[in-house]
Amino acid sequence: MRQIQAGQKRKRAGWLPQSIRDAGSDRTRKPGEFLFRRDAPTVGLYEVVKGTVKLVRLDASGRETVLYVASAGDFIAEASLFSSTYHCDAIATTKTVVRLYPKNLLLREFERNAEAAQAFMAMLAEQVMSLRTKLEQRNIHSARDRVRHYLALNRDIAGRTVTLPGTLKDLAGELGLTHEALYRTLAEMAADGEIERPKGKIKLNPSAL
Amino acid sequence: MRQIQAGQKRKRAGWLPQSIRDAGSDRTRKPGEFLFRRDAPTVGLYEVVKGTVKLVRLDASGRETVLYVASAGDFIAEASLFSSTYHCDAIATTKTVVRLYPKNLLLREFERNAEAAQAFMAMLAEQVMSLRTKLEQRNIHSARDRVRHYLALNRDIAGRTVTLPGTLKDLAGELGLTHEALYRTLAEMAADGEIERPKGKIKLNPSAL
DNA sequence: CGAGTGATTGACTTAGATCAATGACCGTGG
DNA sequence: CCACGGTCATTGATCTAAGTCAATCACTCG
Repeated sequence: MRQIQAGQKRKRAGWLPQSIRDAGSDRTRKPGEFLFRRDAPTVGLYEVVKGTVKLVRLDASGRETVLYVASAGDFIAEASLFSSTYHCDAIATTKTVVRLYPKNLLLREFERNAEAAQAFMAMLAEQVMSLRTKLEQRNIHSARDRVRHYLALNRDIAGRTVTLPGTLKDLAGELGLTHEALYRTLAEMAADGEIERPKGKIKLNPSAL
Repeated sequence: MRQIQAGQKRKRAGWLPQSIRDAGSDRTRKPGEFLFRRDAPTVGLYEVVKGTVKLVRLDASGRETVLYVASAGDFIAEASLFSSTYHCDAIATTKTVVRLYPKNLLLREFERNAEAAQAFMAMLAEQVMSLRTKLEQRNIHSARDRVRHYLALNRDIAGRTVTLPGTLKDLAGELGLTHEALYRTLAEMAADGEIERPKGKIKLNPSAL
């Protein structure tokens, strides 16, 4: 549990100025309750503090299409800052705490504080990068290659060790695999000597070229 | 071919001020040539005008990990604006034309022109959204549901028709399916009456709830 | 007219999803 | 302090949808 927290904490960091961070206000939602609705006027940017929120779009017949499932540490509705209404619904799927950063406050800050603006841009740009990379990873069909891709991108400076951020189950989700598939793949890679698996880590074996 | 062009043109639009757009300079690269290298000082933001560029990271043993493959209309190295060096290599994979927007010019513009800064943020925020949605889509395992997800998100206002942006083959790539799988899935959906397929379009059949 | 590409369909194979069972571990409450 | 419920980790068996290989037809372009 602590490990997951740690992993999530590092998800996005302190890009917003303290003044704004302080201005955020927490809200609680029970499963099924809305954070905001499509076409409603935008009030600001949300950070998920605890729980999960799904962003969905409803079609005429009431069918919902999930755009994104946000969990602790994620920001949602960044784009709402530049739009007058929300373009999808946000619904809590668990007991959830979110923090709301008022839109006008943020925009005003960006206008007079170029540094804050840049920090925001940088954060977004990094997210774009990271998302593109994840998407790239999903183009890899073989489970083993997908794991390799992940390991290659997440090893430490020495390039030999990857520290697992949370449970393997979570990792499986992140990789778009079932946990069984991941367990098996790791077991095979270890059997082949491609990796070693000390507790909480994965060590890459250089011999596997 | 024109259809592909059209699809790509609309990928990202005119978020940057004319002054900057004019300041962009075109460069040509042959397959295998570098646009920039990791750890080299950042000079600016690139727009792929023609061809494709892969962003890769090399590990100690020379193995390359693909982070992203950019094609016409894509911007690359947005994050480089806020970093002093590139964090990966960019290599042309075909005969490629890119347009370079100098970093200092952009940053200066953002500093004095809050509107331009906001436009950039908005563009990034939209990209984040769109990428998240694509990633969400890749979590859907069934080809049919993946197609449904795509159709639901890309139908016109009336909600009954989706205009295909390019070839079905391209769409297959976008959906992370082989073209055969896509053809078959569409054929089945048509056979089941879930969709109709006039030339260049797909019509959703409301009866399929 | 022939080359190149997209669209389509068939046959076959397989990797990964699914269903299931088990052992290890952990925190909790009696 | 220990038994119990919950979750993670792991492995087995089975199934199936999607990938792979391959062939055909339609179109377009020079």
